[in-house]
Amino acid sequence: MTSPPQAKRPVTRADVARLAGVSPAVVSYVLNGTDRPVSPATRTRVEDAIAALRYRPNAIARALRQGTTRTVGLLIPDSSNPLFAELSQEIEAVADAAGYAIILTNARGDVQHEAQQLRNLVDRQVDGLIVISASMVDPYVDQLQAMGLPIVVMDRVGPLPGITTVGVDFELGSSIAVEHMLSHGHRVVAAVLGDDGSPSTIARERGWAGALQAAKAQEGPTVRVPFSREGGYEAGLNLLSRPVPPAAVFISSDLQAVGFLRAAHEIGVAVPEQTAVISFDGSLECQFTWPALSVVEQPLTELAHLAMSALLEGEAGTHTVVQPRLIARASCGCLPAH
Amino acid sequence: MTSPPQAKRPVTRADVARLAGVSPAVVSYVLNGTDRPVSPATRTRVEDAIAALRYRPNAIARALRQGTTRTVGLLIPDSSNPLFAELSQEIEAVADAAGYAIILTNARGDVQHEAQQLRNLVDRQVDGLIVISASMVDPYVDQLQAMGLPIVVMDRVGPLPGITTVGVDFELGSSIAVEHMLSHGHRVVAAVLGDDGSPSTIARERGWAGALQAAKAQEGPTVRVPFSREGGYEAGLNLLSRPVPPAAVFISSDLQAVGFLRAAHEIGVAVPEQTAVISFDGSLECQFTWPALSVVEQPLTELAHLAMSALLEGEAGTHTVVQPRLIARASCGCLPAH
DNA sequence: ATGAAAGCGCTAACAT
DNA sequence: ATGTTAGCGCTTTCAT
Repeated sequence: MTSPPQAKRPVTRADVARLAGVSPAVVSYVLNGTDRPVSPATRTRVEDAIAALRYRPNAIARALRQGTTRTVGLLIPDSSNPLFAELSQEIEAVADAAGYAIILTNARGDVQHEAQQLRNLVDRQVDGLIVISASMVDPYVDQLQAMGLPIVVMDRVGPLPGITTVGVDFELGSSIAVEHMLSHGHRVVAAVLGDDGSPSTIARERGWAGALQAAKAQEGPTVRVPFSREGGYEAGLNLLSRPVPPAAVFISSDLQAVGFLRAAHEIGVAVPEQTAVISFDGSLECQFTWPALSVVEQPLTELAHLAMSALLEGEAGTHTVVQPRLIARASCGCLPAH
Repeated sequence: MTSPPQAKRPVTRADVARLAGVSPAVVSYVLNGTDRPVSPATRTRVEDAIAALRYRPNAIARALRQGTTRTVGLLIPDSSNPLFAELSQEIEAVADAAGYAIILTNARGDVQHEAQQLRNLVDRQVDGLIVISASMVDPYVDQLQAMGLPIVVMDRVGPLPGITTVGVDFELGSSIAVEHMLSHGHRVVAAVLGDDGSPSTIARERGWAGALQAAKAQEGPTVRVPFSREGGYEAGLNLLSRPVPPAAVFISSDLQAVGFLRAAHEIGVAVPEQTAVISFDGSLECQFTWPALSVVEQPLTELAHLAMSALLEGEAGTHTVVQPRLIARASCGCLPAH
């Protein structure tokens, strides 16, 4: 009688040790290749046993023992926002290269839920937290800080005292956009801004206003709408259905710009001929709008690298700011639409 | 002399037990509220101690003990594809509601890397795997199956023998799209298809051809390009720069349709007047294209629910197929663009 | 160069 | 109703 079709008990370090005829410790020595001396002969025996049994170390047990999961928690407002989806992809790639896995959660624009998710990630013993565009109002965050859990906040310019941030210079980026408009000869630039009153919205507004002021140009009308295609559409309807639509508009985000373009098409305002547009972000979607959007691009790969290294090696409380760059396409009037 | 500023050793179940004056086991009883009887008095003492110490159970230790991490691995081709980003968001929401966290990885279109990531997830002791649009060529998958780890494959119609799949009926969806074109009076429908020869591409082609045949209508030209905006753009250039552009085109995916529309604008072909278009997927992006895309929509929320329940409760090897539905907007000629 | 043993934080079977 | 204890699979002193 043969044994029953072998219960699928996972193979452990002990099984390997038994087959190789060594103690469990030696298996660890071989696997973790620290400077522990192992004779070539036993090393081979262990390696053969590992291969024969298809042994794979249990990361959970290792995590419990070592006190590190090689996992980082990533909290995002909304994966369906292409900017965040693209950024999280970059972060995942960088983390993976460093041997870290990503536990991903969505805040869903709900502060309660955000706090809940944060707690959940910490309970799961993540080694660090990357939090994008968070409200961070939860006092729990302070507590995390105090516990020494590394946290990096992105897409949010300071000043969160004591909290590490990595992000783009929104003010500079916005002024670059406006200056480019001015170089096209515009003397008045309108703005579509976020309606959240967040620091990054304020920074963008300041960049827009500052660039105009520096050039002694004039502030056009502003409209504040949510960071969404719908918001941008609404803003477009608002601005473009006026008796004389603005000749140049700075738009705070790609998503809003996409909605704005739709409004322009509906109303029959030609972009860039009647209204020139530059937006902020530079997600993939805006390369294929009609006309293609000129953008101030957030360097997502660079941001992802900086965030991970700030998380893993950085000193808490630093604020890393990277410079966005202009990508001129058709919507500002640089390229012929065709 | 006071003790130094308190090393941040995390508080454990033992600390709680000590403070509450009970044994560590009782703390577990209180927390895990199984039908274990605990006197109201001690329960309160324990709860107070938990609150006072801000104790949170270590999920890793619990996982090691219980043999379940309440974690599912999600392998996606590419988070920057809006369809996958939106689907992963839905999956995350459903998983979260069920108390599961998602470990997210990207396959990056690389079979080697895909296999690597899969192994990584398994090493991390995920309770199940949701794999989207995978090549699944790796023999390791069979092994996983054999080990009894639940796996659900999405965005891929059968027949992966023995593997659970959840997906949309691509053939039906495609025929719905074509039938709708026919209802607009078209008698010839062209097709933009994927170039990967995958089962889902074949199914879409069959749906397109089948609907035409059933109506005794005629197959227009087909062009096979990658599932990307660039691919669709190329397809658009190809089809629309012909002496007589096709009057109706079925496009395999939103991403391709977005590229196709850009080609139409560049060439100056009016959609839907000169060329009507319907695409497959129904991601958010295509509501704001110009004109708005008519689509056959994948019900992502439903798919996410089905995938999770197939994973957690389902019997292996089942094939769940859901019906997509038509959302007629402007690009097919249903709605005025304006 | 290898082994024995302690213990990471938790749960659950088994006392009492 | 509560306590004791034996692990889960692993790493890492400390012995030998």
